[in-house]
Amino acid sequence: MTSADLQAKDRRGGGRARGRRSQAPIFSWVYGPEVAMSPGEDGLIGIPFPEHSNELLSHLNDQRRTGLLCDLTLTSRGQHYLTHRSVMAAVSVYFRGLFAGEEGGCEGGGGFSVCQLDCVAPAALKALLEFAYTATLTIPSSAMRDVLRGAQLLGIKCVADACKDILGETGETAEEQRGHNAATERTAVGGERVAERGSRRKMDKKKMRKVSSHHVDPSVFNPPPASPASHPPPSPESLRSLPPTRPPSPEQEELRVTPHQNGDPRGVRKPGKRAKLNGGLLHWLHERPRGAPRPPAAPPSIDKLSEDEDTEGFVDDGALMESPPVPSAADEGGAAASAAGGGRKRKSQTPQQCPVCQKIIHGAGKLPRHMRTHTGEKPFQCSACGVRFTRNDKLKIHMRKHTGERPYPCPHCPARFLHSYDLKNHLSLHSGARPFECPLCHKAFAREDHLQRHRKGHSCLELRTRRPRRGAELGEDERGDESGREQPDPLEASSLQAHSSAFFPHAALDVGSGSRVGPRLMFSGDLERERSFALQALAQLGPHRLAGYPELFLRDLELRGGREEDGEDPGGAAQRDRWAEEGEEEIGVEEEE
DNA sequence: CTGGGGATGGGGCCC
DNA sequence: TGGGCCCCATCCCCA
Repeated sequence: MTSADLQAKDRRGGGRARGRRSQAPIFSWVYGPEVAMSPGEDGLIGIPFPEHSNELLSHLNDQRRTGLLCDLTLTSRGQHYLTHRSVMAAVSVYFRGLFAGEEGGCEGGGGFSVCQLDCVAPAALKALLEFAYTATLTIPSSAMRDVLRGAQLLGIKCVADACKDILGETGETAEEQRGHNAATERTAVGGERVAERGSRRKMDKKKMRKVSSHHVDPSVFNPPPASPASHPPPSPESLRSLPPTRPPSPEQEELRVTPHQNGDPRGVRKPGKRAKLNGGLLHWLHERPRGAPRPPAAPPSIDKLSEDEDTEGFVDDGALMESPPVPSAADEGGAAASAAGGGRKRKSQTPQQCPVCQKIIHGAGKLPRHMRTHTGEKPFQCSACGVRFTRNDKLKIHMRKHTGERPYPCPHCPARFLHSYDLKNHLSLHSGARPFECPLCHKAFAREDHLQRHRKGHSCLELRTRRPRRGAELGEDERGDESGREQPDPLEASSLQAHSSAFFPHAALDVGSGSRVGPRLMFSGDLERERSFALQALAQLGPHRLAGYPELFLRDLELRGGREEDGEDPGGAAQRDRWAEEGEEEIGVEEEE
């Protein structure tokens, strides 16, 4: 699901938990044993604090204004600006390298320092500082170029990109081209200068993860040499050399996250805004020069995750933004790798990236269709009732209501349906099959979405915090209860299992994909190792992921929902595979080895 | 809270 | 490359 969905759903006035989660700048969470669980058990409770990030930034800004705890002074042409080294290191590649170098790359400290930045205009420096603390860049348009230059010098890429967008620079100058080679970092474009974007639901989860789940590794960049307390202004050349001069590896690309975003997925949305501001997303795409240089193909060793990431356009965000929707080299590399490895089938259609939501749209000709979800354009109008649709095929289906055509008759009853999937749902009623069972209360449903809805209720969700029986956490799975239903307390066991596996979706899947031995407990073998691994995985989860923990929990519940127990797969292997993919991607840790 | 119908958007396949 | 058609997942709405 994408922000397109978010917008579309918002237009419909709907609301979705995932979307709400996505739009919230959620930063904090609480690791659970101390919170709600007794130590040594399955106490992993994620408690999101959506306002934390905003408050944190606000407080930091207050401190900056009052000079509290400021340990860095930036000067420019006689102007002095107090700030915090940590903040500047977080927002600026230059400062990050600077401080990392002088501190030996590890511990903090370093004392108070003054950094002279005469190469950055005072107004621009002030604006950049404001940006660092407010995520909003407020500048007069006349100062745009100064800010652009300052952002480039300091390695605040999202601001630089946003300024370039605003200035309408379709391409980089020759000088910039030299500095930013084809592999110039484009992970997140846009910055925060424009007003806060409207809430977007169901953002591209993969993209969000990629943006937020990685911390910038200073080693990725070539940090400028450490310097004493008074730092010389960074030379443009040295700063331009910050990006690697060789094409970055996918891993490096992933690490090239705009520092300030720090997990806030909003950052990646800006290019779309820009595109919108420029009026006409498609036009925006088309005005891009064709054949823009692309990064070399990703190493064929990239795993499925990497391939997905490439395909999803994260690595190539910028490239796609800067170039027409041509197949990215990474895509092709991924496809080639996939083909070579006998893996996933190569997509028959060229993926294109939506400049608004960054989502990769698979299938030639599908991007215009997708774009209408952003523009709200509904060019297909019902001649009978005037209702408009974004898609012709939807209009055709709609027309069935007027013609009375119901092309999907139930073979068992007189019922006929407009949609094939309605018939599918209906047929499950005839069969009486209720393959979707709640693992907590064991209530069965004929439809998966009904099960999902059921689980979103409180009745089952609240059970997740129940403590498992002593011994259930370690021994049950070794006891090898093959039936899976004969466990002493299936409720608790499944709760524990689901709970723990929320952090190990793929591990949970492995259980199912391997030997179907019924529910197993996550922390069965090496509890500490598993727990440690969970923490590592969580550390790689972005704030939004943490915030999304309840849904992870729920989703994993669904994964397990009684399916593995009886050996059938009513939800379909595809669904499980999809979840498996998401699980792997969400965790971002390869556990197979 | 659940059952059922309908709506919406994305992906695959094909022309 | 664009578009039609279909399927799917997911959501919303209503009874």
